[in-house]
Amino acid sequence: MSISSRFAVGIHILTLLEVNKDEVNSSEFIAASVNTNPVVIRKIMGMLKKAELVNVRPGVAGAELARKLDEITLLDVYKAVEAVPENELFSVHGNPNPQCTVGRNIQAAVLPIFAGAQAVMEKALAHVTIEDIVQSIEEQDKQIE
Amino acid sequence: MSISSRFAVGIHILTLLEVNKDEVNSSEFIAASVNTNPVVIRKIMGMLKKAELVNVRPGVAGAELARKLDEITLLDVYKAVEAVPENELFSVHGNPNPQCTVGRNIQAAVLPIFAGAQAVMEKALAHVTIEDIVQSIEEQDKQIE
DNA sequence: CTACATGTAACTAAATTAATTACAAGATAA
DNA sequence: TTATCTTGTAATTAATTTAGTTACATGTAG
Repeated sequence: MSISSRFAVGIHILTLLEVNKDEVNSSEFIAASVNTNPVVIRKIMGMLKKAELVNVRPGVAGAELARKLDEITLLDVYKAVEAVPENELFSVHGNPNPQCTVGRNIQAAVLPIFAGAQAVMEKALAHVTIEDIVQSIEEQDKQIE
Repeated sequence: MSISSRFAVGIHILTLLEVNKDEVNSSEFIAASVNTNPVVIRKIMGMLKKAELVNVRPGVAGAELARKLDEITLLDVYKAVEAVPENELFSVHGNPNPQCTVGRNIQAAVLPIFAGAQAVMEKALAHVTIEDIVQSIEEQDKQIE
């Protein structure tokens, strides 16, 4: 299956908090930009808050980034919103037959390869920050007219 | 969500076809090694066949590899079993608000990054062949005793 | 023809996702 | 304090996917 769109929405939210930092970023306002329900935003925001990427307070309208733009990587967001369960990008079938050569060794053979593939993917995400996204978006928007 | 375990099972199957190549590899036999239902194996086998990785014939017991060991990469298997839908590892929320700077640019900003992360992951899989897995398994099995 | 294997359709239970309703609890201004 | 708005969160829903299972049609070989 695909990685949850919570990841893309999380990036959207953080980017919006910066681009729209002079206004009040309520969950309703953000939901209008993402085009979803405010509760969905609040749920994701809760995860971003738990990861200390944003500041939100109960009862107080609006949220802010909790770190500098260039200190939030896409990997931070990816982990924060649990884009993938228990850090396992690949799933492996359980209980292969231990009486079979392949069965009793397949997991040990495959796990390090999966871990490696996951690692290079995560490293790619770690090299991009919200600042990069903000720049990219402002650059693109100029050219739209 | 995690990538379907069909991927790990597909690797298991192909490896078993090699390690057990002197015997008849029926779906029932393979299912016993994977520890699942023979129909699950036949379904995955159908996908591997469509990708021309194995030879199977209706009514005839047993399957064989359709290529040399070192000409089947894990990426081939990954694609064959559709470990991920429509080649999209990451999903992106649809219809963000075009009246918002972030809304109308977020997809264009995020897609190339997602594509890059997916590409490096797939490249890691492309560097490993079934031959590597077979070797790794036989190596490990010696040390079990 | 018989016996057995593959190919497939159909159904199931479980898990996850995203959306939604409803409401409790916190904060602020009048 | 009260009224109002917001966040936090529980509960429900429909849709999708997964892995497993039953049932059976089709193909092959002896």
